[in-house]
Amino acid sequence: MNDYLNDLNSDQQKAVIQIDGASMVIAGAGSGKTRVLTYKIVHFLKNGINPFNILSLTFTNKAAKEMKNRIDKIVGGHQSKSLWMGTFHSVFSRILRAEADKINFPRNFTIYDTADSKSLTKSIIKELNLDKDVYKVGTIQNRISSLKNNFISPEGYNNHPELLESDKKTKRTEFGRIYLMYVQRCFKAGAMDFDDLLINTYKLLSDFPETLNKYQKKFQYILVDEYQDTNHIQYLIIKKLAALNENICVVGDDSQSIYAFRGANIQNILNFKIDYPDYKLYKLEQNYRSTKNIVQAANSLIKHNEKQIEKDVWTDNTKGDSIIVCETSTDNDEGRLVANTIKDLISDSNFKDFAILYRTNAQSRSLEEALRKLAIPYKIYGGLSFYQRKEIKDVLSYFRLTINPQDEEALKRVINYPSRGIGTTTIQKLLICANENNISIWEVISDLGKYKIKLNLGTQKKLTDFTFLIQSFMAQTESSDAYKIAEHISKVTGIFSLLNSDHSPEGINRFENVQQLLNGIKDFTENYDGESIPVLSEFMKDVALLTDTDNEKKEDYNKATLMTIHASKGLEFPYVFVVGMEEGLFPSMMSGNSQSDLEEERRLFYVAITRAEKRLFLSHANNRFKWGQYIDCEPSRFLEEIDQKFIMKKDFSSVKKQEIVPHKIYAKIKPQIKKTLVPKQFVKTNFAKNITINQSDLSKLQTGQNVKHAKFGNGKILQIEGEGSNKKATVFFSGIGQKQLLLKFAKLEIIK
DNA sequence: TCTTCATAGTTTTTT
DNA sequence: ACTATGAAGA
Repeated sequence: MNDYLNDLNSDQQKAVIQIDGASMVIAGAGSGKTRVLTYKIVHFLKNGINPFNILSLTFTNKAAKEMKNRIDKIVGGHQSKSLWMGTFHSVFSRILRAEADKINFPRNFTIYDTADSKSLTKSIIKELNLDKDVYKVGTIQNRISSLKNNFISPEGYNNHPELLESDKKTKRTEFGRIYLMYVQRCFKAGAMDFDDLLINTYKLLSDFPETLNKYQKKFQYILVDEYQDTNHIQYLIIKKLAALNENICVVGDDSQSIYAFRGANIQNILNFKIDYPDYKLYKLEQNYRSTKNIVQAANSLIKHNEKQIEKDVWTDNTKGDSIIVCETSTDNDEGRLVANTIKDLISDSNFKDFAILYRTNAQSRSLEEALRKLAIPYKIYGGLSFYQRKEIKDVLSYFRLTINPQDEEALKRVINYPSRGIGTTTIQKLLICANENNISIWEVISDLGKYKIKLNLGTQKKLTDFTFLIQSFMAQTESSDAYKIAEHISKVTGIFSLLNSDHSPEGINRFENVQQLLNGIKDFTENYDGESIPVLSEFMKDVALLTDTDNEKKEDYNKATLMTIHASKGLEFPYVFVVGMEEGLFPSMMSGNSQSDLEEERRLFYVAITRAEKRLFLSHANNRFKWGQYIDCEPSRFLEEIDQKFIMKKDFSSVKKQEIVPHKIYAKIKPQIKKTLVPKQFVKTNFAKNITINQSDLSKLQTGQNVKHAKFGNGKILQIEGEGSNKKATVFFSGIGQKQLLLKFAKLEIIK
């Protein structure tokens, strides 16, 4: 009956079988933390606990999805559907929508993403006529966010001498006003930013005892993953929810705490011991993921941190190869070294087995270029996610406005897109009027006559036309399904034809992105299993909370992964490259000199190392292109901190320091440089059969040739037209259809 | 009011 | 390198 327990070692079993009471699981990297959580829920279900009564908070939506799948597999059936499982933000937004009326928000409240918050902050600074060099948007935004995460309201701020004093010092005496306005404007717009989802949940549970009681009764068992990365508000909410039953299990690893910058608080681990004095502590110390070399190297690094919970991570796995530390001359060399190494190792592995991790998103460029040149398929996470692209946000803004017309950021975004002759001057007037009357812009334009604004008749007509347009959408949105209304909006607003008329490669891409969005909505509509019709607002509920990781495409399955170390948390790969191991980059120069910042950077490196199963490559360049110029770089201090007996150093920098070439003409460099860059140990010489086309080779492309495109796959050239750099090809891709490609952009390869 | 072109500022990590 | 902003022209 309990045979599923046989999948666990004895430490894991002990942690799993405790059902009632408080417990904390300190789980070293790769020790089966997710496994314990998954099996713990399985154990709950097998012991007759209703999935409805279990709340499980995870760090990403993807983790939640995978866990649900595994639970269903082990238990059978679809019990996981009734579990409350997801990120803090998504679970709480679900609660907030259900209880919205209590806190005076519309049920359809908008979730402002970072870009929306930024735009609003910017707008407020401008309206208050403040110097934008003193009141930098980013700084203000960060300060607002950190105050919110410490549960300090605008009033609280005004009564806080220290905070006022520190803003006096930086000459930002008006910060309090900005903060207050920001909060008021969000409220007026029926919008919550990411922090509000937490704050408002806490307020709801504090101000409405009967609501608190309802959820306390509901969530009889609470599980929290990645507990080391929860912040103060999250801690307070969990504490409240768990107060009735005190059945709470938190899982984490203090060595992997890497989100202090956004308020994560290691204090939460210490508080746990105080709040639940009878708690049980379980330690998982056996690592199943990595080789001995990797595990021990990671241990030797993290020893340099003073603050940490004592534990001894060990493994039964083989010793494995040494960790390779490579020195290259430039960042581009580094990229090529990584690409060449992958090419060499690929014969007995899959592309999906490789991950390239870096400290900052900006580092991806040189790597991408090198991978493309060797035809290594890759996917890249972070940077601009799908939902943050301009064309997507534009369309979504129409949807948002239809669902919640008070949404000011959405309105500002689309009131003149596509151009309908409503310019910045008009918008400024409307904004002033709205502020003076303490109403939203939507209320102003839907009753223009009531407010005396100096606008000429033409402009007034344009505004009422716009209002009618949105109203017509609103009238349909509750009765038609999401896809129908989404398609209708895209067409009627003219977005579809506008994007479709742009035939540049970028324009085509934008058009396709919007189509992809609509396809997603179509999927949602067709697979909806709720009782009523799948309305648009239902689709829009969580869109702001989705990230690229959450909706991986099938065709991306077997590709190398590029991501920041932060994004790699919880993942594992047989082969891991950590690039840019340089002072000022990693540890980041922003981490300053404070001990705690440096320790966080070190934990981040610890996370990076422990992603690797079989082999780990660390690299650093002596010269890196940054801020428009090449700058000298020193190897990271972290490289010295690893016990050197686990490391083998390779120096590629002596490859004669060629004059530095801008990357655009890089393609012309002959392959022998590549050869010298390949470590002899892994060389198998024969290079790719495919030839990448660079500018000078355009003439080699002919009608009838088979080619390969990074995104569209294999295809055949049907036609070539244009001259020189304007040369265009019509290519037929199987399964996709005909595409017009501007050859100077499309990285086509001839397939022999 | 819209479009285009030049210049300036910018880079840590994210739900 | 890349976007965002501002000035000038249409």
